[in-house]
Amino acid sequence: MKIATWNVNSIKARLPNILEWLGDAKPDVVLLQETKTVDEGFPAMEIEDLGYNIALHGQKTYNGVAILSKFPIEDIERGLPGNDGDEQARYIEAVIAAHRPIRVASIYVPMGSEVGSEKFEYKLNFLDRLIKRFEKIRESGDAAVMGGDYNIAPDDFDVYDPIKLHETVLCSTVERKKLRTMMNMGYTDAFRTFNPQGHQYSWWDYRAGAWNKDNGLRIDHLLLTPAATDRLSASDIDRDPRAKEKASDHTPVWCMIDE
DNA sequence: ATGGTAGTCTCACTA
Repeated sequence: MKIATWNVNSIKARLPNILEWLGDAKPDVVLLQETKTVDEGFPAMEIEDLGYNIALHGQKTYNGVAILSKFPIEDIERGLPGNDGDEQARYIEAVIAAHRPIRVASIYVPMGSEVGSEKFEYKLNFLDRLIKRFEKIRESGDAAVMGGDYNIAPDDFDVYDPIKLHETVLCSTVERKKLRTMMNMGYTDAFRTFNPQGHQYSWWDYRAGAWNKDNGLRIDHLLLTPAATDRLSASDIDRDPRAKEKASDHTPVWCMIDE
């Protein structure tokens, strides 16, 4: 089973690119972030026509996450527990009802603006809530793929210029420690397992010709519980969609899980 | 280069 994560930066603006990629890459499950629409505005029909079921957690203008699956989607949970007042649509979790069921989540971690800002504090609080959810899922023993835009580059070699970006947002020690806490719980970074060399990126800023200079960061991740890691056979970044016209600033990251 | 670009019921905000 091929499971991918992709921050599409607007499902409506990206629909032709997404439909083309679904046809080419043929993922079984897709975890989408930054759909930027209420659920009523999601172009469901075009995607369902390619054989996908859809679970949505959207909002107007900002954020928005979704799960696409060729298998039935069950036990859908919207929102990350721990803050009932949080209205930002950044988390959806469900069980993919394949022969051997697998839990998945589509996660859009707040970018955090600048280290020390109010938005950065919201990011750290979100990560604390995410850690609690990771603990629960790890303890359940479920096979789970927790995918999304984490807005954290795990190590200096996941960044095009670690000197320039030293202790800036996406790279700071305090953010990396939160990610490290998740890994230390027993989660595996699927991409890193098969690609130990570094300098492989999933996001390139629209500005300053970052894509053409390969000035990227690896901030989109698939983190797997031990039960899912036991079934992990491959993982890579698919750079093709980033090279297209009207591309998202992120490109898909995928992994293969034994069915 | 505190710049640059893209998306959104915008003329500002988020990323």
